[in-house]
Parts: sequence; structure tokens; C-alpha cells
Amino acid sequence: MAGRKTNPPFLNGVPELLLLELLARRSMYGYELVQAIRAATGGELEFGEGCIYPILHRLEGQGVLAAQRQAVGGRVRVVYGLTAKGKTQWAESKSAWQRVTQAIHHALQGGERGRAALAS
Amino acid sequence: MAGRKTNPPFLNGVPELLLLELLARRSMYGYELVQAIRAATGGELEFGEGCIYPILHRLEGQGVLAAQRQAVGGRVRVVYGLTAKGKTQWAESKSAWQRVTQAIHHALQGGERGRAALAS
DNA sequence: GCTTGTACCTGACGGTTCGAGGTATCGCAA
DNA sequence: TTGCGATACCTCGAACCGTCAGGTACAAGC
Repeated sequence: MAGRKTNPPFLNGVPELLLLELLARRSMYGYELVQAIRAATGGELEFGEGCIYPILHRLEGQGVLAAQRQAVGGRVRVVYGLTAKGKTQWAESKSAWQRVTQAIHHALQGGERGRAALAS
Repeated sequence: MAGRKTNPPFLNGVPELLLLELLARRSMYGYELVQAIRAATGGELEFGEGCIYPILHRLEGQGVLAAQRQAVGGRVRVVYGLTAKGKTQWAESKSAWQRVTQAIHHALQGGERGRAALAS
């Protein structure tokens, strides 16, 4: 339990979920995404570049994202956007997340009462 | 992306959170907790014994849980309950979870609009 | 006697994230 | 013009968590 300071110890696959969400709105490049996630979560969550870039590359390899090199100034940005497959995955991830969090939320609430809501 | 069939790929520290929640209500033993989690989440989440037992032992070692051996029939059950420290940690974990999921939820909703809420 | 269910436990494996490091360009200020 | 910080990309090793497959043992039913 020694190391581990930054983010709270939940989350797994959450970076990917957030990536898909943000890219569903508009194409962005890696460095931008790192800060967009921080902004979008009100600073609550923060994933380093060492977390984001590998995911980006993996998703691109899976055909979920499409990369496009853009020259801006004298620099090159790699802008990512969702493919058709990506949109499907985005929708799936999102609903999976909602199912899971609802289940947990339910478990955190449903003590002695609230069992009625379990209508098969 | 090969392996990974059972649970959706979010979650980290979630088993621990659920453990604390359930034990805050009443003392339980390991095997019971495994099924209680499944029941409490409507079957959505399922953590095996290989996940639960190590956490139980770790939390006991940290003074978060107190174990008590009970002889039932010809068998011995190890019943766990929250210590004072455990109750603190339970509250902390719970509020942390809520903060995080709210942040993510917010990120999943707040598209182009809702930026106004970012005062300062 | 054998299988199934209860009840405990462990260890190897794999995936994900973290942290620190490395490169290069641009703009600004000293 | 030199240095610094911000931008922008990338990679690697370590750590952690959860999964899966195993292993023990008792009780009850067939």
C-alpha cells in the first residue's frame, strides 16, 4: 500500500472511456486530450501522457481510432478521430459504464430497504 | 485485449469498496461476501474468491477489518467485521467513489454546453 | 464411494496504469 | 543568443489489481 498518491484507486478502462467520449465530440490530439480529461472531470481525474499515448496507439491499431498528421506551425500534431467501429465501441463502453456504476450505486444504497426495485 | 470475459473492464478498488459497504451493514465471512456482492449488484459484478480473500487478509492486516473464527457445524468460518478504522475508511472510500463517478458522469454529459459550470 | 456444495486458501499470469525519462519545436524574456 | 517553459510526441520499467486455475477439507445426498 506504499505507492499510489495521485488518483483514487478505482477506475480501470476509464481513461479509454473518456478518450472515446471526448473524441466522439471532436477530433483531438494526444497532448490536448490529457488536459481535456482533466478539465472535463473538474480536475478530479488526471491521466498522464504515459497512460494516454499507449491507449491511443492501441485503439488505432484496433481500428477504433483513425490518426491524421497535421502540421501546425513547425510542429506535427497527430489528431485522432473515431472510426465507425469507434462509434460503436464508444456507445458500448458508455452503456457498460452506466450499467456498472448503477449496479454499484445500487449496492451502496440498497441496504435493508430499496429491495423492491429489484423487479426481476 | 484477448483475455477478459467476466466483468467489464472498469473497476479498480471496487471490490474493496463493496466489501467495506457490506461489512458496514453486518459481519460476514468470505464465501458469503462473494455471493453477496453478486446479489447486491444484481449479478452485474462478480468477484471470485481469488480476488476477495487476498483483500480480506490485507484489510485485516491493516486493521481495517477484524476477523473472528466461528465454528458452525463441523466447519470453521472466518467472520469479518469493520473496526473503527474500518468505518472511517468505509466513509472515505464511499465519498471518493462518489466524487469520481460524478466527475466521470459529468464528463460524459457535459458536451459543448455546460462549460459555464467551470467557474474559476 | 462419489459427487456437489460449502468454505477456506494460494500462486502464476496478464493487463492497465504510473512515473520518470527522452526528443524536438516554439515563444518569450533576460 | 541563450535559456527556459510550454507544447507535443514517444517509450520503458515497475507496481498493482483482478482472473483463473488450482488445492485442501468437511458435510450431505445419491
